[in-house]
Amino acid sequence: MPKPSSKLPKQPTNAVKSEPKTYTFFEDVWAVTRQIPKGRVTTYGAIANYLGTKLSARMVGWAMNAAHTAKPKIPAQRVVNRNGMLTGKMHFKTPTLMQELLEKDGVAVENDTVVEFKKLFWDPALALAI
DNA sequence: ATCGTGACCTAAA
DNA sequence: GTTTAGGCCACGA
Repeated sequence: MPKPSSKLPKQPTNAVKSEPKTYTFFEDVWAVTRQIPKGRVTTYGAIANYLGTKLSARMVGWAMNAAHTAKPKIPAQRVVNRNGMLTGKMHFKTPTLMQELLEKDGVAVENDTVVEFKKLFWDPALALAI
C-alpha cells in the first residue's frame, strides 16, 4: 500500500524526474480501489476526497479508465457514482461484466444500481484514517 | 504548445 | 420533486 499523496501541494505529474513514468494520481486511485474490501463499494467522490482532490472527482473516473492498463486487476466494479449507479459498466469488456463481478462479491445489483448501497458504502478516508 | 474530452459532484433554477 | 449549468484536473490528439 503505497503512501497516497493526500493533500499534497500542487505537484506536477512528472515531479519525480528520476522516474519518468510516475502516475501518482493513478497509482493512488488504484491503490485505494484495490483496498476496497470484498462486498463493499465506494464512490469516485470518496476516493477523490481521500486523495484531496474532491473538487475533481472526474479524475478518479479517468484513472479508472486507465485502470485497464494497470498491471494487477483493478476491481473497478466496486467503484460507483454517488447514486450507487454502475455508470462505468459500459466501459468494461462487457456491459454486464461489472454487475456480475459485483454479484460475485456478494453485492446485489438491481437496475444498474447497488442495492443497499448506503449500507455497503466503504469510505477510504474513514477506513484508511489518513 | 493549445483544445477537447471524460466511468463525476454540487448547487441553483 | 426534476432538470440545467458550472467547475475541476489529467490525458490524448
